[in-house]
Amino acid sequence: MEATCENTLLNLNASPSRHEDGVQAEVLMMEELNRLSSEKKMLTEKLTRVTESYNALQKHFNQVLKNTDSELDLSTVQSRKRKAIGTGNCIGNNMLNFSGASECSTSTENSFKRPKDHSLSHPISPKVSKYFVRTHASDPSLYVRDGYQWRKYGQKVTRDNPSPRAYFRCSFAPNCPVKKKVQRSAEDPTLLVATYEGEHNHIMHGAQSEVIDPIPVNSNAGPSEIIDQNSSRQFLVQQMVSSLSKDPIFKSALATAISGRILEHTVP
DNA sequence: CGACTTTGACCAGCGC
DNA sequence: GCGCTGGTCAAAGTCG
Repeated sequence: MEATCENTLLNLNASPSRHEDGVQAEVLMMEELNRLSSEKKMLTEKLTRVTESYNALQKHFNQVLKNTDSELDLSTVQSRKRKAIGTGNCIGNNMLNFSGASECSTSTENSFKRPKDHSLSHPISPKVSKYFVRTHASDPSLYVRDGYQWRKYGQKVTRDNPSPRAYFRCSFAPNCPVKKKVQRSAEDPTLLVATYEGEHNHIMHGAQSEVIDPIPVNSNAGPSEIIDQNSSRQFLVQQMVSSLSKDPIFKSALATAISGRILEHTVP
């Protein structure tokens, strides 16, 4: 794709005004238009293939989530003992290569205690997601801008980490059950570990400009499969949009495709 | 004045 | 049962 895009740009820069013969220039223009048109088709096909593979990945991802869920159910029955594993273990052992982040042991952060606030609690264990966010070492704040509005309701120093853990509730909607815990990594102080519990029961609007790119680490399947599928789809779409929007090759190809489309409609 | 943050107290689960 | 620990509450303080 790269070579194609470069060729496109080079050829577009070649001005037909160099040809004194107007007919020849017209022919060249037509050839260029035809070439752009076929290139647009090719890009469309590629986009279709990307979409198909995305759907296949999505399917596979949901399958993995399903399997993880059934494993979690078994382990929950076997033992309800409190896990002594800190967040740092996850970073040290499981930092793999999913956009620079990784999946983590599924049961580690799933062992939240039953919430005291019964109005906010669920009869089922809520979905737990974990994100790593890189910050400046000099920045002591525990705020992760993720597009939602959070209200801090507590802060605690935990045993396995000298830096305090902050507790947030979503204040975007009055009855949103989502909670967030943010703590600096014990091993890497520039890394904020944000743990999300539950699902937003509202749509996010007007705050997208605030969104940064948190690095997902774990996305456990909760018992409610519909919710999980939606959220995982949302997450995958966000990942795809994020990576595509950062890709200059994709931008160039998109510009070419759009210009081809415009020409297709303007040229009789 | 309302929304939000801070922070000490309180509560409940878990291990011994 | 007791102590430790994580999570939550709620009053006081802060800010726009």
